[in-house]
Order: sequence, then C-alpha cells, then structure tokens
Amino acid sequence: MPELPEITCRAKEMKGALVGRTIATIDVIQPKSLNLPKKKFVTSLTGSEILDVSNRGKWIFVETDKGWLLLNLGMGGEILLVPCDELPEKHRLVLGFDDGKCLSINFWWFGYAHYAPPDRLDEHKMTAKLGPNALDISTQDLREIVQGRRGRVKSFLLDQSKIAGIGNAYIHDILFIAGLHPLRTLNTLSEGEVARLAEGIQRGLAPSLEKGGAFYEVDIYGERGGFVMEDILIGYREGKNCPNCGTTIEKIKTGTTSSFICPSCQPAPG
DNA sequence: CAAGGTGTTGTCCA
DNA sequence: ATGGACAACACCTT
Repeated sequence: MPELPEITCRAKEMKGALVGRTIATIDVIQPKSLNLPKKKFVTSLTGSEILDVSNRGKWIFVETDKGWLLLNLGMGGEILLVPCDELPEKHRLVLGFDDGKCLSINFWWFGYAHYAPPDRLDEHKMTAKLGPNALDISTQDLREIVQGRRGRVKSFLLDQSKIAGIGNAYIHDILFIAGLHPLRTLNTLSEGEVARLAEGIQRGLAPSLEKGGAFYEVDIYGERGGFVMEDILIGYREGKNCPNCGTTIEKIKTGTTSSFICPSCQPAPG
C-alpha cells in the first residue's frame, strides 16, 4: 500500500530517470483505469516529451509537453524501468521510450492512469481536490485545517481532500506518536494535542521517506525500501509491547478499517 | 480449497 | 458536514 513516502520517492526517481525523454509508444492493457477512451488516451500522450515528475499525496504527476499523465497506484503496485524486452509478467500500462527502455506500471483494478490537457489540470477532479502534502503541513497549518471540524481524527487524516498522503499503514504510528486514540473527535482536541498530531505526521512519515519507502514496496529499479518492520512503532504489532510503556498493543476495529493502538498511551474517548 | 481480511477511492444513503 | 455501507479485484492467511 503505497503512501506519501513511497509515492514521493517514486516521483523523484522518475524525475531523475525520465525528464527529457520522449514517450514513443503506449501500451494499455487495462483500459478501465483510464479516464478517456483508450485510443484517445494513447494519441494524447504518444510523442510527448517528459518535462517534470512530482506528486501530491498518493498521486504522481507526469508533466509532458502534450499534457499530464496522472497516476494513482490504488492499493499497491509497481512502477519499474526496464529494458522493453524484459517486461515483468504483470503490467497494465507500458510507456516505451526511444532508447529501448520501458516504464512498466502495474496496479490493482482501482489504480488510475488519467490524462489532462496542458492547461486543464485544474479540471481533473480527483487531483484538484487534494489537500496539501502531509509533510508540508506546519503546526499552524494543521490548527487552521482542524478548526471548526467535528469528525474523528482517523477519518480526518485519511481524507485526502484535507491532508494528502496518509493511508491506513502509517496512520497507526502517527496517532501513537500524537498520543491520540483514532476515535477521538477533532472538536475535543486541545491546542497541545493538535501540535502533537502535527509532530506525529512528521515523525510518522519522514523516516520512511528518507529511507526510500517501506520494505514491502520497490523502487523503479526493483530495489526494496529501507524502512523496515523494526522502524515501525506499533503498527501491525498486535500482542507486542508498547515501546513507551510496555502495555500490550491492541488491534481494534475503527469503522471499516482496523487500527493498532496502545490502550494506555492512546486512551479511548468518552 | 473455500472463506475472510486488506487496501484506495468515489458514490450513494442516512 | 459526517460517517457508514458498498463496489471494484488480487493476493495472502486461515
């Protein structure tokens, strides 16, 4: 499940490897991931030169001189730069460059490969509504975003239109660092708790970003990320001891998703 | 071997 | 505004 650290790393890798190259061919294996008819999508981007690659939240923005290629890997997938005659078994979209290298993109059904014309990026609804990148948010920014809202802190953090990039993997440690139970509501947070949440977002995401992403994902050359299980504080550590107080870590249901918490460091609301 | 859990997002409904 | 249920699917665990 790629989240902000992984997607940011992939965008940087793609930027380094692809800027200046021309997309010579496009092979679409899974047309339903597109926002346009296959033929139109292919003709829109074929022959374009890549100008820049960036990301906001879990979306990768590939800027070309003929428009934008917008990628979202959904619940997982790989983006691999390989020789075109050595494509991995699974791929749903392949960009072929004029030097014999190919960018092979694989993702779940609910990944997206969208096109937006050069001056029409703001009309692409799914990316236009994204909030600021999670790691770009200061404590003051967070205060302003939280201001006046009433929902649960976990739902809020997962809402990409408020803050972009947090998913259900890194969120466990973010809330643990903040000392907040996932079901706490925003309107009950003190100033200090909001400040701790801002710190939790930074400390929960930055180490993985610096290590090239999580161990269960690979970079565009197939290398695994350096953020390993031992770097995770409480996420997916049900039954282990809390690193702060030794209390047994619990796995609980929070709406449709699960959460890992230390019941002592993150007391339940009410 | 079948059933269940997971992860992302949009949409529909309360 | 808020949240819950749901759908779409592949892969892994039980």
